[in-house]
Amino acid sequence: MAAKPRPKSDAPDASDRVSRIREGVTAAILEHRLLPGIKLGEDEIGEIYGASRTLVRTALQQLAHEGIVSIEKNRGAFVARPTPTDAREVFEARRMIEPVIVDHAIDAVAPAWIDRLQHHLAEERAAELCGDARASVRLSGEFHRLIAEMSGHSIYLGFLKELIARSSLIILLYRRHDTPACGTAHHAGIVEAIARKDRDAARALMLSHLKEIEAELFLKEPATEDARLADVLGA
Amino acid sequence: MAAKPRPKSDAPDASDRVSRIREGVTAAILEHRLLPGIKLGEDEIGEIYGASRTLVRTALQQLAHEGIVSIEKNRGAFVARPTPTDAREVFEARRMIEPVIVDHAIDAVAPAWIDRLQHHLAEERAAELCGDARASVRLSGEFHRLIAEMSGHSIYLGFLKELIARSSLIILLYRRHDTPACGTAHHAGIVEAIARKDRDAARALMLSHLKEIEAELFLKEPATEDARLADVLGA
DNA sequence: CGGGCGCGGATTGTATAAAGTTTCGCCTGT
DNA sequence: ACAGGCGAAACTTTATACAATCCGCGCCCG
Repeated sequence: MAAKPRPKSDAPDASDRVSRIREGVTAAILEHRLLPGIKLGEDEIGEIYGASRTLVRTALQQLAHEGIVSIEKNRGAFVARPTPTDAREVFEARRMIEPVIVDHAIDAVAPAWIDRLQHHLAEERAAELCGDARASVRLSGEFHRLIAEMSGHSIYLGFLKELIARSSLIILLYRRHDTPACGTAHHAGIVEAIARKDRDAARALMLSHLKEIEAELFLKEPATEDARLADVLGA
Repeated sequence: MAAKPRPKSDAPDASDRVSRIREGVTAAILEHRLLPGIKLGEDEIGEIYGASRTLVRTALQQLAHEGIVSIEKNRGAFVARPTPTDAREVFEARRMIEPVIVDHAIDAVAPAWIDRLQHHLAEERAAELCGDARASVRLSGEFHRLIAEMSGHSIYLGFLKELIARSSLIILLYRRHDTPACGTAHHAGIVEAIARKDRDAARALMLSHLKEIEAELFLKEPATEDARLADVLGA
């Protein structure tokens, strides 16, 4: 009877339905299939996943806690719309935390991990070659998450998952028009530095990578005029 | 008008009942009135706060996401029992994030904030004088949260709230027996450095303060034998 | 003709009831 | 006497029903 796989805190593969809903919606947001401001009706999602509103509500609350869904009382759930201030805070936090994560990842370097990273890079290149923008965006985020998993720090991993999800929305909202998908080359360099166990180089590459992403953003106030009105009248 | 409390995501005063439940349970855990491992039955809590299980469940899920409550499938919710590994990760994260927070707090220094910090120090001293251990523990955590609020970074604030809550459990589980309540003097020094806008001193004091707290911990495997059994057999 | 006001539809928030699972106690068999 | 299994109780989980709230629209009044 001890041979039962115990789902200690939260199952990673998510055999239960609420996790499937959460991951489905998360993937849709990260792939830019759901745009900021879109209403996420409970019945709507529940019908898609064949679940009752109770489970949908649970998933939506978790996503709200992660910051990619905004729940307004008696109004419903919407895909979050990060402000430029949020964007600056998110990227500042990433610039702080990710070099540290890379440093820890080097402590855990092993052939299996390097293989996984290389495999991921191959996927990224394939998506970029096919011009699959959605897959590119998703894989770019997953690269950073992979390194956080490699570091073995569950706290950092949890924080970074939040930051990555928010970053995806931020990039969608504030990216300059013509920026090419630039990340893959940087990612390859970071993997190489990790494989060489070159701590200083890995940290520096990660930092410059993040700075470059942020530099591509144009952080003006939101284009929607209602938000400006709220800002003016809100005081 | 710059001090406008925006009811964006979660109301601070919590007019709704679920927040009241969440904050009540959080306070009980932070004050060491609820010990790790204690079962948090839904009926039980619901009866205390005069709310239905639906609301209690919502609050419990939020606390689980914050890491101070552990929900086991088909078993119920329990006060979390951080492992020594968790403890090390939490304090490492605090050593990383809190000096940065202090640095940002100095950017926002203003007489009103200094007053608030001084007032808080007075409360801490009063609690320490009265020998009120519970209030001391709670106020010690609130001091750090106050500085995070002062910094104005909502991301850092959210992360630190999680870390503080977990720290409270960790200190309860792993603190050496005879350690006196040492924090107040350190806190006063940090406030003074902030008031002087001495960035280097403030950062250094915060870092040494955290290191000292961590040094007082004895991070062996949990004392309770059932947990040791679970650890031995769980791998 | 424009603006305030009240009503209807829809959606969320809450509570309660049914269903599934685990755990504990008891009973029987050896 | 002890080990093992059966059964009932308690709990969580899930689903559904009810109540409260908000948005949009038409109507009446100025």
